[in-house]
Amino acid sequence: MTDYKKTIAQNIKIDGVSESEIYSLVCYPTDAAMGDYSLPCFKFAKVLRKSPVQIAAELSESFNKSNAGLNAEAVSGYVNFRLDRAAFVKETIEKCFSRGEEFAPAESNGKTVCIDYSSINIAKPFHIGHLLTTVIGGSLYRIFKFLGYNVVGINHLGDWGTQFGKLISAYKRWGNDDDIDKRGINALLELYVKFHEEAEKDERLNEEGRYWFKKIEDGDKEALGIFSHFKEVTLRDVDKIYKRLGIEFDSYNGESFYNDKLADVINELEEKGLLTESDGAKVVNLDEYSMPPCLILKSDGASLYATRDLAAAKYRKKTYNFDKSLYVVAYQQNLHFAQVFKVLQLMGYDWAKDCVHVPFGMVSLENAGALSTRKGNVVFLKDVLDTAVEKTAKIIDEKNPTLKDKEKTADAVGVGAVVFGALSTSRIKDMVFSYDKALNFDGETAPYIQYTHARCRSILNKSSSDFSGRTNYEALCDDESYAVIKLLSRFDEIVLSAADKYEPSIIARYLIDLSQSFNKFYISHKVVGDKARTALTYCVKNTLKNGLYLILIGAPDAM
RNA sequence: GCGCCUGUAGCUCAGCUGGAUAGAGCAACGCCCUUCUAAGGCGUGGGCCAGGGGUUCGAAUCCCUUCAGGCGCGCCA
Repeated sequence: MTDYKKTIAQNIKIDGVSESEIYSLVCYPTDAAMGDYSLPCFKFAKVLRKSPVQIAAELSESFNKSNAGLNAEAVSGYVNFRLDRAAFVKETIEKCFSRGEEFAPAESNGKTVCIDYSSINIAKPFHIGHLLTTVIGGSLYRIFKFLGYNVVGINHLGDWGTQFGKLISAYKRWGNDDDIDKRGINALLELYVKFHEEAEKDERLNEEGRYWFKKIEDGDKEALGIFSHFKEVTLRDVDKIYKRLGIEFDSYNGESFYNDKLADVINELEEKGLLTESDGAKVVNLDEYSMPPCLILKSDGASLYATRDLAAAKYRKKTYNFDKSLYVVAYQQNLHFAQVFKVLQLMGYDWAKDCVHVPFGMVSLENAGALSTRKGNVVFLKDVLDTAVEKTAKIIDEKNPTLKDKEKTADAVGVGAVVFGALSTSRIKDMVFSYDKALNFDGETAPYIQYTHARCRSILNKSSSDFSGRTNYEALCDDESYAVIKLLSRFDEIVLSAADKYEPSIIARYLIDLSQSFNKFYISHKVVGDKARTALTYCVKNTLKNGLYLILIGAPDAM
């Protein structure tokens, strides 16, 4: 696509103002009726010692003599620019055609990005508290792939800690393999809960838990065997959720994976003179950077969270040689990551600057507040998805009982609504989960976008398939059509911005805007029988489908 | 106490590298299916952009400050 801001900047000459300054001042008018681009002239008033109104008038006059392909008009201190609509329509439609119908990532840019997301705990069911990290990470995964990156999705499993000793202890006492095979995580969770109940009455249980965890630490065959079985059971269960959400990973190396890599990190910190002793623990002092010290070793010599993350960061750099390493983890851990990245920098790793914490807000329940598995204060994602799909199936039965692929469609729409709810607002906002909101299918929702997509599809089914040839694009120069064209032309820039800010919601907002814009066009123009409008509909359909893909949402052909 | 984040319509949010009259959706009310999917479209009402200072030709946007809420601040992860 032509960069028209650049065209404008190149053809506006003001003494004492550089082209790049002008370029950065060019903006989009608030009201499309005023034009496609705008240049406010107030800043130039001082340099030129003239009124902005006069400057705008002079600039637009000289600009129009330059034959730059845009028309300039001075309006109260602004120069408003209008594109040649037909030319811009042609350019945009052709660009959309070249992008093709199916999702196609850009050619490899040779860069690698690691994304750490979802990072579930063993033996804990997947609840809505895991939804944000999972879908934000999963969406970034697709976005970076689309932009030509080599992407490494990492599920940094929570598979280390005394709780797993307790779980084994519970399993040895009350466990039943058939039951675990049949009911998966739920059976494990029950064992864990029962252990805590019993441990209240009998302190010896905790001791037994520690004993089994020690066995895991020492690499005891039986303990590891049981534990790796728990891992399998957990992943098998959680995989069902990942499949429904379209989430994938390239690595499941979690906390336990780094056990044998911690000593190196500690030695290195020691050698580099970063480790100091404090109240019996070993820490890296960060006073100079106005942060509390980063704890590396407990007074009993055991490693900590930060130790593992240092080892993991080094391992990822060594293994994948990333250009960027993202951590999609809730904002509670802002300080933790700031400390870890600072320590990496102090260790002399210049790639510490490529490590980025991508924080997101807290999820709580409407009437119950913070989530807690142990208190039973949870909503399982499976239940949410099932409920959403059921509701969708009912709506389909009402509105479109003869629909083919009812189940698949209900699935895409129901799951899509839930995912969209998590991805449509800025990551940093806290989220209060309620079934009412999650199951809302009207207005700014995934079903709205999906519906618009299906509507496009339906129109295309009724149209001649020959719309790609020579077309008279004049038919798309009216305001409603042109508004759609303008949005279509911005797709690439939107995806880039979403990647740049690690913010899938930018794509979600865009798809809403595009859908609204198309629906307005649809209401006021008959498409079938008109080549140019059919072409536009085809472009919108593809863009919606590709955009939805980037935020993990399916696009059924009919609904 | 210190640090970070958030505060925009009754509710959920866009807009935040300063630009024209602050935009959507939900909820409420009133319209539009004898043209292609009404899970749609149109209209009405609804705002001291948390408060106060400042910088600027111009501030929801930048700076200072107050208030409210959330999160974090040493042996959990």
